[in-house]
Amino acid sequence: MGNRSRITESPPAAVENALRQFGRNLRTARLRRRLRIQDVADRIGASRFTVANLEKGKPGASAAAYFGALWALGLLNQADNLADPDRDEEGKVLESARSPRRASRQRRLDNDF
Amino acid sequence: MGNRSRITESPPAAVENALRQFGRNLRTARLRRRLRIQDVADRIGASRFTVANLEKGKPGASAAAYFGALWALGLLNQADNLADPDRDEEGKVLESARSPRRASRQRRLDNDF
DNA sequence: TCAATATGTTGAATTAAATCCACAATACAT
DNA sequence: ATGTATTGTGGATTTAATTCAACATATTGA
Repeated sequence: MGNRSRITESPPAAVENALRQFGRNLRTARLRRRLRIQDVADRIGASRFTVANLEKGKPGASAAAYFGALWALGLLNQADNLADPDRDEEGKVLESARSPRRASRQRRLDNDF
Repeated sequence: MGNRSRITESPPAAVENALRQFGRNLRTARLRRRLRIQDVADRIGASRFTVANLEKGKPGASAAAYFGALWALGLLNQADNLADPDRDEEGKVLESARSPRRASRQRRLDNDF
């Protein structure tokens, strides 16, 4: 990559923890299925080092690698709900009658974070 | 990166679709909140180009970037269930009484994928 | 116990991910 | 309808993700 972005270089604790937990879960699921790191690596076409990094929750690993690991374990369906608009209750509330295709600065709710 | 892994270079259709849907959902959630791409970028410390790639479901983008976008939208909690062992019913069945810390080749259930 | 093997670790090399820039296109608000 | 702001796109640059090799460690199964 070029300049590593801050989110990848030093993610907020919440993101870091979520990734670590995700990695731990991938390892648990793999071991339950009696698969070696190398087996998962073969299935997704990656090296064992990369899969090992996924299980450590490495922030910089590609999303495709993480999702691929899920797929190799038969768990990809669990990704379907991520940010699912139907489940985004807060988003539904914020949404006005018409949903814009662009966000205009003037109308923005929180300008300053 | 060095040699791009197959999972990132040309993911299986299921993974590609999951990522595209994830990206679309991120965009929907952002627009509902009346945020610009640049706003999300600022929150996670990335460029607007990277966030745009996330919304396209780019496979090679870092997992931290995707999770960071979830975080910036207040949706990171949805990642908690990914590969959650408690919800892995198939894994529970496959697991024997003792859960090994390594996978041995002899005992593996499916050797050949 | 002991052999076999799965996993961890380190360092070096390669290449594409992320950034930036500049301009184009599009949607928005007035 | 017009001006403004958001978003899209392509190319050039930088650097870190990924791979590989070789060895160490740890765990398993017999």
